Amino acid sequence: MSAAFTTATGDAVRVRFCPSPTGTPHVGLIRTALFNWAYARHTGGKLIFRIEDTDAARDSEESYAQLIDAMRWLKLDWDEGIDVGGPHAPYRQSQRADIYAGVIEQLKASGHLYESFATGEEIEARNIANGRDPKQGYDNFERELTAEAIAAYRAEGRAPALRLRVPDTELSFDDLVRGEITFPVGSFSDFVVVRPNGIPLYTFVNPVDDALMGITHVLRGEDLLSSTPRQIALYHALIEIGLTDFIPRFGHLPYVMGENNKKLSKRDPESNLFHHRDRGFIPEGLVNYLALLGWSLTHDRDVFSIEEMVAAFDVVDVNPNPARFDQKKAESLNGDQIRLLETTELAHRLVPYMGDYILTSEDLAILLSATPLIQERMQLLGEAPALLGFLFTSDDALKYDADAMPKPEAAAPVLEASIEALEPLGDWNHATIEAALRVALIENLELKPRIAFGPLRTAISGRRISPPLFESMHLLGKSSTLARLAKLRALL
RNA sequence: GGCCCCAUCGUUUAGUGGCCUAGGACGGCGCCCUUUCACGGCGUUAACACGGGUUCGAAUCCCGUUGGGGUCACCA
Repeated sequence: MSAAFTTATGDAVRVRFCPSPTGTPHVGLIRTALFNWAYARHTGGKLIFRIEDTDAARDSEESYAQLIDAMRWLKLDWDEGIDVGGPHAPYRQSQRADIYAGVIEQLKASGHLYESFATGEEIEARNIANGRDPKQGYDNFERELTAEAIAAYRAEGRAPALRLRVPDTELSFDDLVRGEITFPVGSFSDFVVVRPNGIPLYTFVNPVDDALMGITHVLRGEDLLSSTPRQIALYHALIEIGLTDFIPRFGHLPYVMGENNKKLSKRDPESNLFHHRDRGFIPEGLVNYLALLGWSLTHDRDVFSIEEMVAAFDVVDVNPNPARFDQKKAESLNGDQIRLLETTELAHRLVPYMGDYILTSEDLAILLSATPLIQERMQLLGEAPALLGFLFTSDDALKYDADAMPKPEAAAPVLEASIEALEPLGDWNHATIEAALRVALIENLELKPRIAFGPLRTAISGRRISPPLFESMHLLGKSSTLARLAKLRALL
C-alpha cells in the first residue's frame, strides 16, 4: 500500500475541532480549537466543528451548549459543522449511526474487521498465563477464530466486539510539530472499534469521520499521539475500501500543565474556561495567552491581536514541550489587552460585571465617564465593582474599610480645611478641585501629599485604594463630595 | 514494565552550526514618575539537565545517561 499522506496546502487545508461534550470546556481543549482555527484562517482553508458524542453515559446537552458558547465568545468561527451545517452533515456523531453501520459492513466484508469475544479480564488472564506482562494488552489471538469457535461463543449468549486487523509492520509518520515518529512492530495491536451492542467507538468514528469529511490536517492533543499508528492503520483500511484516498498529516500539540507539573486537571478550577471569563478575562486577553502556550509571534513582543496571530501562525512552528498555565502572566496580558480597548467598548463590557450597580441609563452614563479612570488599573473586568462601587453608593450608605480609616487627630483638620476650600468653588472639575486642595493642604497646612489626600480618599470612596481622587470628586459632584467629607469628619 | 513524547532563566518563549560572554515577556528586587493603586520608564535577578561524539566552531546535529510526561479501555 502506498501510504498516501496528503500534500494539501493553502485553501485545500481542512482542519477540525471535534470535542466530546463532557463537562465544561477545558483551556487545553480551547487552545487546540484556537490552533486549528488559526491554521485554517492562516492557510485560507476550512475549519469543521464536529461533536463526538458517542458515549451516551457521559455526554450532555449542557456541555454541548457550553462548547458553542465558548467558541462564540472567543470569536472562533467555523465553516462547516454544528449550527452552521455543511455538505457532510450531520456533524454530531450521535446522528451518524447509519453512516457508521454502512462503513462497518464494508470493512467486515473486506476482512478488515473481525469478531472478538474476549473480555478485558480474559485478556489479562491470558497474558498472565502466557507469562506476558498483564498490561501488554491484546495479542490478536482471535484473528482466525473458526466457525465452530464462534458458534460456541454465541451459544453461550456472548456478543462479539469488532476489532480492526492492524498490519504487522512498523508504522511511521511525520508529525507536524515533532518530526518523524516511528512505532515498532508489536507496539500496537488489534483494537476494538465497535462495541458488542453495535455502537462504534471513538477509535473508529474519529478517523472515519475525518476521512468522510476530507480532513487534511489533524491537530490535536499530545495525549492522542500513541493512538496515531492505530488510526493510520484504520486509514489504510478505509483507503482499501475506497472511502478516501489519502491519510491526513498529524500534528500533536503539547500539553497544558497545571502548577504541579501534571496535566491541568479537570478538577483544577484554572482548567475551566468559564472560570476565567467569570473573573473578567476578555476574549482578546485569553486568546493572546492561550496562543503563547506552545507558540510565539516573534522574539520581542507577546502582546498581539488575533489578526496578527492568523497572519503568522503555522503549526510547524509550534513548540513541542509542555507549557504550564501561568495565571499571573495570563492576567498581565489580559490587562494589556484591556488597555488596548476603546474606552466606551470597555465600559460596555464592564456592565455584566457590575451587578446591581448599573440599573438605569444614568448609572450607565456614570460608568462611561468613570471607565477611563480605571482602564489602566485593572487586569480583570471583575475588579471593576470594587474600584467603582463608591460611585453607585449613596452618601449615607457608604462604608469604610477598616484599613482605610485615618487617625482622627490628623484627619480632622484635613477634612475641615478641605471642606472650607471646596465649598466656595464655583467651577467644579478635577483641575479646580486639585488646585483648591493643594493650596489648602499642601501649602497652608504644609502636609505631604500622601498624608493630605489619604483621609479624603477614604471619605470619598471608603477605601485605601481608589481611582484618582480629584477625578473621583468631579464625577461624584460637589454636594456629594462635601457631604462625604462632612460625614467622615463627624465620625472621627 | 513495553512503547511514545519532551528537556533554554522560577514560568513562558527567541534561538534551526558562527550574529549567543544566550534575547523578550511575566514574576521577583531596586529606582524614577506620582493625588492612593496602577500605568509608564530605567536598572537588576536568573537558563542552554548531564556525559560523550561530529565539526575549525554546538543551545543548535548524533549517541547515551538522567529527569519529567503520556499511553497501553468494549472513555474520548
